[in-house]
Amino acid sequence: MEEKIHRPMVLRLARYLRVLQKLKALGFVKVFSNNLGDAIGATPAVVRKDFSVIGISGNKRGGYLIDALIDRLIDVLGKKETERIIVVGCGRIGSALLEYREFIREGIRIVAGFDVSRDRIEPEAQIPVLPADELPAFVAREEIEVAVLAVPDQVATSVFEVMVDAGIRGILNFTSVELKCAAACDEEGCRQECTVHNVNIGLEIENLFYLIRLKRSSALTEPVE
Amino acid sequence: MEEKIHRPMVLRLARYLRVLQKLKALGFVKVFSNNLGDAIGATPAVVRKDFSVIGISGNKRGGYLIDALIDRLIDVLGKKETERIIVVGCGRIGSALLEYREFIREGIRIVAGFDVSRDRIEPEAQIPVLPADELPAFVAREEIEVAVLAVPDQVATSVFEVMVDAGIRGILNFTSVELKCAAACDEEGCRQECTVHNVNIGLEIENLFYLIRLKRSSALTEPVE
DNA sequence: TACAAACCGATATAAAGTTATCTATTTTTT
DNA sequence: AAAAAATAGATAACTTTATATCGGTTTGTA
Repeated sequence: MEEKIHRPMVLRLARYLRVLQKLKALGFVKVFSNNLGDAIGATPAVVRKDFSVIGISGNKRGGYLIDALIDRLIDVLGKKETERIIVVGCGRIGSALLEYREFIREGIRIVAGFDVSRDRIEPEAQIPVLPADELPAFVAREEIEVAVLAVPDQVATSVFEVMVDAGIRGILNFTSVELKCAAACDEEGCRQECTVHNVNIGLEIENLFYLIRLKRSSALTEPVE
Repeated sequence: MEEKIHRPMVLRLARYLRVLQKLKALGFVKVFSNNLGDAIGATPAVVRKDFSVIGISGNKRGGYLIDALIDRLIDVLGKKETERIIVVGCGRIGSALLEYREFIREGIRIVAGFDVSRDRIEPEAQIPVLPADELPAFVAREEIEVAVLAVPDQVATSVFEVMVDAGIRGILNFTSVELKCAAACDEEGCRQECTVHNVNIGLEIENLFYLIRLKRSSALTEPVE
């Protein structure tokens, strides 16, 4: 019973939760490890193991009860109330995120955007865009812990430092700058003040090309299995 | 000498390459495993191991030669010519990507966007936005292999199928729909036709919140180490 | 010239994560 | 009522990835 919840597993748990909520909306009551495995691209064994680690039992023949699963997952993932975030840098990507509707459905709410450029400031908008220098006060007052960083690369590190000083503890980094401690914070044991996750689009695309090439060349060597 | 290049390693190799190109631009000639480890958040030992696997030797006291490293990395990663991609779905996120300048510097070129909505079509733009039904012909003619998918969730699966049929072999998926085979294709041995990488922003943010909570609660139990 | 420090290289060890296998239980069917 | 089928649960083995250690070589310095 003393197994750890490791990072890939947490990601899977979040995925289970989503699928389960959709299934529930469709009127389903029970689900099998098989179904969930399909849905998120894992084997049934992984699903069962994950659930056993977080202390959920299914019925030997009847699968798992969706309601109970959802409750437990929400509990484990700590998703009681909506998660409030800010977007720092309201250029192309930043403003696209401001209008991203899916967040609401996922229990995430962008409470404000920040930018240095005068003509992007809109304090009265539904999601207000505020001057960058108001960020520290805002973060403190509203107790914001997580932010999306979508500024130009040149200013990424300096903005990063301001954010960390202001009290931001988690950042989703859309710049291609490797913010210090980024890699280390991918790991669980990281003691740094601020956890950074990188969304490195260029890197992902490169990687896709690499994998495709790899697959093609191995397809040549091993014709059909 | 017969060690494999595994997935996390490929990601690191791409990061090394970037850092090295920046260092070279700054006029550096040599670099230590130490420096590179710092830059991408890995230990020096990992860096040395990575290089030894791809067959690069440094000088016992003098570190590695940047030029040689860059050449070898480009070779291993297969990044000879610019990588041409398309963007499918030119809504908020899609059009933000169309204008994303960093791609060029990273050797990636968006050659076209595609959308169903009439008023987004701009065949004469610098990066043309074409009607979705022209996608298959375009992909075949231009031999496009990799695409970014940024359509609304509701149509994600159907568009996905069209793309795969058209010959797309790698997809960077910005929808929150788990496209079939998505998880399996994260792995190296995947034999599926199309490799999908998910950029799941909501999931990443959730995960950040989780890690922050985790860190806070473990900070309570283990005061200072 | 000799010694020490810096850094690479390789091997071995360990840790993490996934997959496979086997057993047990419940439901359904005959 | 009994047998078979389906599925959870647990454990063990295996694969992958990272770390740690030790030896060797070069360079710099006394």
